[in-house]
Amino acid sequence: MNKKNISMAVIRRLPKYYRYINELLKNNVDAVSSNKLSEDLGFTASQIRNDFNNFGYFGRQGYGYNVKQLHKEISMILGLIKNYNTIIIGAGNIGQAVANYTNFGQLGFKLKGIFDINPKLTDLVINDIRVRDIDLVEEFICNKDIDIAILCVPRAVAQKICDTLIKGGIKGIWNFTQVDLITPKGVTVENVDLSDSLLTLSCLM
Amino acid sequence: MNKKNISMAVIRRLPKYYRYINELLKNNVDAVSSNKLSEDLGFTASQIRNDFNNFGYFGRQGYGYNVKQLHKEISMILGLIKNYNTIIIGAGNIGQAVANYTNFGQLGFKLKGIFDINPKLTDLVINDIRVRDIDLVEEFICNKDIDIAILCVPRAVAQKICDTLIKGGIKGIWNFTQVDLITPKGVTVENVDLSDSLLTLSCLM
DNA sequence: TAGATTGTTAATCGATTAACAATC
DNA sequence: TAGATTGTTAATCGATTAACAATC
Repeated sequence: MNKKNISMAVIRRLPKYYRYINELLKNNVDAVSSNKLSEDLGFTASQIRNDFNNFGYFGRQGYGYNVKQLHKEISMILGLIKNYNTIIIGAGNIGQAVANYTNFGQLGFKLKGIFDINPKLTDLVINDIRVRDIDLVEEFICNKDIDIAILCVPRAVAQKICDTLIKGGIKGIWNFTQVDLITPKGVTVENVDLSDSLLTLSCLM
Repeated sequence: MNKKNISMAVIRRLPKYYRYINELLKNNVDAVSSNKLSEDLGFTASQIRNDFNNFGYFGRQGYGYNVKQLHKEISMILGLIKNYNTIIIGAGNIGQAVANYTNFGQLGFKLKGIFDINPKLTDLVINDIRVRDIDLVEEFICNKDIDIAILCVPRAVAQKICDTLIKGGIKGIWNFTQVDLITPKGVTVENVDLSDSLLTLSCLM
């Protein structure tokens, strides 16, 4: 269970595994083979076995993988055994959409606050949370033990606000802006690049 | 300029090139070298030259790449030399966020309609477009020459609506649902998987 | 011309696949 | 035991990097 350095290629597949195993768990399935997983997920059975062996040995020959155990292992590697306190920065369209997305709460990402520069928005209530002034964010992160900031602000202010978040002690940034944020070690950034995705679509068409 | 089969790895880098070259163009920069690109984009110069050579020879030794030409070539490969007519299916949070995102229009993706099942929403106007009843979508795609549908509906109805869109003659689907859509050849699907991205973040933290 | 930088090939690295002995 | 399926190694495939002759 002492996980080796897991490659990015594997990490990008983990959420797919997770979602599928989750379904199996709900349906009270006991075990699943790499072959069955291969059929349903579209990765090769060989790759799946290799992936799983990256983070431990819990298959049984002639039986497959125990669903409960698999679920536990993958949850662990994905970091889903704990809850994360999150805040949204920017109460515009994307910020509001994310705020209203209930799915994330189920996965353990708990929305604790929403912040915006625009003083007109600071009385808005989204998903039971009142929008706060951005000036309060640094203290909030510190006091409320916030792990992840979801950054949905205009490009122009992205890096400046990012710096503030880091001063507050944020550990992860889910970045919906198109800016390549500069962050110190220990702060993880995951970019959601909608334009990139749309351009890929038109390229493939 | 007869482009070879461009690998997925290259395609995923194209939007980054595009965005950067776009900036250079705006700033009236004449030429750029693979070295300069390497510094600013973080890919190796070698990789950049290889990437560009995938789709034509337009560099000049001792000078670099002509920005205008580069922009034209990349636009062509990304399919940005034409406009795309798009519709949004599902006027919930994500649908509305995408509808209000002006960036896409600038890239040539023209929003022509918004559709929803919920009859209560069919009087809503988003970004100057009135939400229509989903029953009208098949005819709309056909009559208005719609290329791309942006799918923002609940999981449960995703495949069913996808089938309708295909009957209408849609060619590309930008899929915000978490469903692996089944589509015939000739219909391109690009998935935006927000949960996957969020899980990757917590995994890396 | 001299300097810069490409185009291109060969070397390296990493990820995927195939194969099969081990074993439940 | 016989059948199924893993764990694991070796082979293959593809992508990245290094190097340098060609040439603007």
